[in-house]
Amino acid sequence: MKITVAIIEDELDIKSSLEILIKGTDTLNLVGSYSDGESAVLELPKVQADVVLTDIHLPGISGIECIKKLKEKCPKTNFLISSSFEDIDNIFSALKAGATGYLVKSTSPAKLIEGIVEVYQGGSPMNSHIARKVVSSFNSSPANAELEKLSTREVEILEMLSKGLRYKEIADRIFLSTDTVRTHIRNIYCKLQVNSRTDALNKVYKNHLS
Amino acid sequence: MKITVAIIEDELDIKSSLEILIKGTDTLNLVGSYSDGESAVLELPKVQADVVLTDIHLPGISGIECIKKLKEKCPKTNFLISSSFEDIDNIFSALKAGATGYLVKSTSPAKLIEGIVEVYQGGSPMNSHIARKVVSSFNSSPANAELEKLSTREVEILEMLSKGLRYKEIADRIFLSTDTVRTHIRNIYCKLQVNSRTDALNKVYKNHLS
DNA sequence: TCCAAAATACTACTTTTATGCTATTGCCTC
DNA sequence: GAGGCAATAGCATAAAAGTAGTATTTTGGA
Repeated sequence: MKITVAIIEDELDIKSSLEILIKGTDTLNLVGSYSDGESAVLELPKVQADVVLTDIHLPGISGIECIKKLKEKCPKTNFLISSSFEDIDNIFSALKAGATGYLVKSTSPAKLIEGIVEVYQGGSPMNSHIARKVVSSFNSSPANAELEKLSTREVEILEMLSKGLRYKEIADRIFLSTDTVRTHIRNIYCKLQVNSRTDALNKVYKNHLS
Repeated sequence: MKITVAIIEDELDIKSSLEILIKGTDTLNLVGSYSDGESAVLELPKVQADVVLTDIHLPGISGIECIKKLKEKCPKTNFLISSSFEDIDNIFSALKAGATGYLVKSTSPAKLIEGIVEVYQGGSPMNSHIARKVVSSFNSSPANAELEKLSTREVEILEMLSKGLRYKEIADRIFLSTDTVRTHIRNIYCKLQVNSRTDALNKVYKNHLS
């Protein structure tokens, strides 16, 4: 059984070379080809391709928006990004939206085919540079740099703040007066240069899902 | 210049085959070999290896603890996990601790060497199965289930809440009255069954860094 | 031993949030 | 065209959070 593939690509010359490449590959079956997100969103649910290869920058809605919209209607489809850029924001947004692989446009035709097969087989094709960025997001330590400014007690309290506990609840848990908790929090905010719980948490618990 | 490598591995037969493998590879230079975390933590800062290959399950402190302790003292070292298991918790803990690659024990010697070189060159070696798990963590959608309860406007406002904006600021941005924003937020809290901003965010933006 | 930072605690006040209740408009569906 | 939901908006009140200033005790390091 061939892997059914669809592409979304607005640059027509790239689009046609992709078409030729996929059509010319035995194991793949091109079942759709769109030059904008809107038509892809309309047509792809009927097609239910195994793999959709999409550009990020499209004329109307972006490839990322496109994936978001299609994810529900095509739960079995693997979305693969093909982008000119390796910037971290695009990568994360794409993965968050539901893409499972991220190829750069300069990828060779052979590697591209390999990527399509790999994503179909449950992998996550991406070059090592991108993989490192993804992995680094797990221990992104600008956050740690902020945390180091705080004392042990302050970190402890900040953790409780992150759980949504109120001052009184925090005070009860660590057997302090509410006023002391208040003081600690004031100092935390001062050190982090913020002035609300949410800002403090955003500053320290930087994460790629925000 | 050879890549300097150290290993931490408690099973002696595996340890010695790794030693032989690395010593027998031209491009690699074995500069340390330890059978427990404690001695590795003591010795490795002196060695400053380019790559450290470590088991997760060690007699005393775990490989993960080991990485945490070493990260500060060996900022340039790339830590590579070699584990028998592919379970998601181990993978995430390892990456959070500062590992940049994750190999399974069944990896062939050739692939292992490749992994060492790859991590040294800025990549993140891991098999496609593991890569998919890592990528999936970005769009882990228990959160989405919560988000689907909310209307478009509510999601929009929730996003602004997550940025730490105040009611007034939100109102100004989307040209509504503060009272309307207030109403929307009340409805959001009701639908999510929470009663504070932080709780709402924790419920929706579940993430692996928390 | 003395200093600095951390941890504790209080008073007083302002701003922001959260909750409860109500109401109008528009849109979609049955 | 009746009912429901989304979006809009208001009023009132209570609770929580944030700001400001001050002060004592403990503790770890120079």
